[in-house]
Amino acid sequence: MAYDQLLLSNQLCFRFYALERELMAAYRPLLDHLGLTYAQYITLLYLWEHEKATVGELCTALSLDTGTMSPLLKRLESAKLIERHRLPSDERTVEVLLTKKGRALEQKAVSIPGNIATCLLSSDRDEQGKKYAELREMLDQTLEQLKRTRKEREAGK
Amino acid sequence: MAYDQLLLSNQLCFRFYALERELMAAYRPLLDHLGLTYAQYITLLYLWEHEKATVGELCTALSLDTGTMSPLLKRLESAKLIERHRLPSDERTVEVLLTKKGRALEQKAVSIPGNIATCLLSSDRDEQGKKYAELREMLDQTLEQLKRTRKEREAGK
DNA sequence: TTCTGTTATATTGTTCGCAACTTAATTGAA
DNA sequence: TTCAATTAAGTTGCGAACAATATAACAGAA
Repeated sequence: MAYDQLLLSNQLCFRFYALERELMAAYRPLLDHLGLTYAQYITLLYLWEHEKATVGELCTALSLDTGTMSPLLKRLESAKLIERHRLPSDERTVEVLLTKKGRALEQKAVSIPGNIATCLLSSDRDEQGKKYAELREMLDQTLEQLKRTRKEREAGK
Repeated sequence: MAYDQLLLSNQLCFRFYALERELMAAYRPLLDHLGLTYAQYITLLYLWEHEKATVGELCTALSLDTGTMSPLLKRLESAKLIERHRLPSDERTVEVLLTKKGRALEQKAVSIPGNIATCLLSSDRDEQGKKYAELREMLDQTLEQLKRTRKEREAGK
C-alpha cells in the first residue's frame, strides 16, 4: 500500500458518511417548511407514488426496519398525514393510507428535488446531466456490490 | 423534465442515504469485534493519527457538533480508551488523549479498511484502483459543492 | 383440532445527530 | 478595572436507526 489506510483523509467511507450528513443538512431547511424529517419525506414519496402500502412494503422499499418505521408512522399519523388500519383478510398486516392532508402535501414538496439538485451538482449547466448520470451509476454499482457482499457473508456465516 | 423527480427511484439523494446505511451495516460486525460504533471508530482514527486533540478539533475534523461529541467522548472515556482534561492555559478547552489501551486498539483495527474495501469495490481486481479514484473524486467534488451552496445560503439569509 | 413454527408489526433500550440552551472561562472595549 | 460579548464544552430533548425481544395472527403437520 502506498499510503496509510487508517488515515481519515484516505477513507472513502468517511466521505460517504460526511456527504450523507451534509446532504441531510441541505434538506433540513426545505423539509422544516413542511414539518417533515427526511425519513418521513421519503416515506411520503413512496405513498405519493403508490397511494397505499403495508408497513412491510415500506420497510423493504426504504431499507428500514420496523423499529424505525413503526414510530415514524405513528408520528405521521398524529400529524394527520396518514391513516393505519389492519387488513381484515390478515389481521397481522397493517395498511398505510394517505389522508387528504397527506395527499395535499405533495404539492408543497414538488420544488424540493430541483432545489436539492442545485445544491448537489456543479453550477455548470452543461456538466449537470453527465455528472448526474455518472454519479447515479457509481452509487448504484457500489450499493449493489455492498448488498452482494453482505448476503454472501450472511450465507457463509 | 423527462421523468418524475418525486419518484424515489429517480432520487440521487436516496441512493446516498441508502448507501450510507448499507456501508455502516458492513462496518458493524467488524467494529462490534472492537466494541466500537462507527462514530467512535473515526474519533479514534483521528487520535491514532494525531495522538491528542481538543474537543473542538475533533468536532471540526469529523463535522460533528458538541452535542454528539461530548457524550461520545464520555463513553470512550468510560471504556478507558481515552482521557480528558482541561488545559491549564485555557480552562474552557478540553484536551483528549489516548490511553495505553486506546493506543493498543489500533493494532486490532488495521484490518478493517481492507476488509471494507472488499465489500465496497468490485471483485475485478484491475478495476479497483480506477474505480476507487473516480468515486473519491466524485464524492469530494459533490461534498465541496454542497458545502459551497450551504455557505452561500447561510450568508444570503 | 391442536400444537409448532412462521410471519407482521410493535416495543424497549442504546447510540447517533442536531437544535437550542446552559455554564464557565476568556477577551476586549469603555 | 469592569462588564458586555465571545468562545469552548456540556446538557436537554427529539427523531432517527437498529438489535433484541414481545405480541398476536396465521399456516401447516400430526
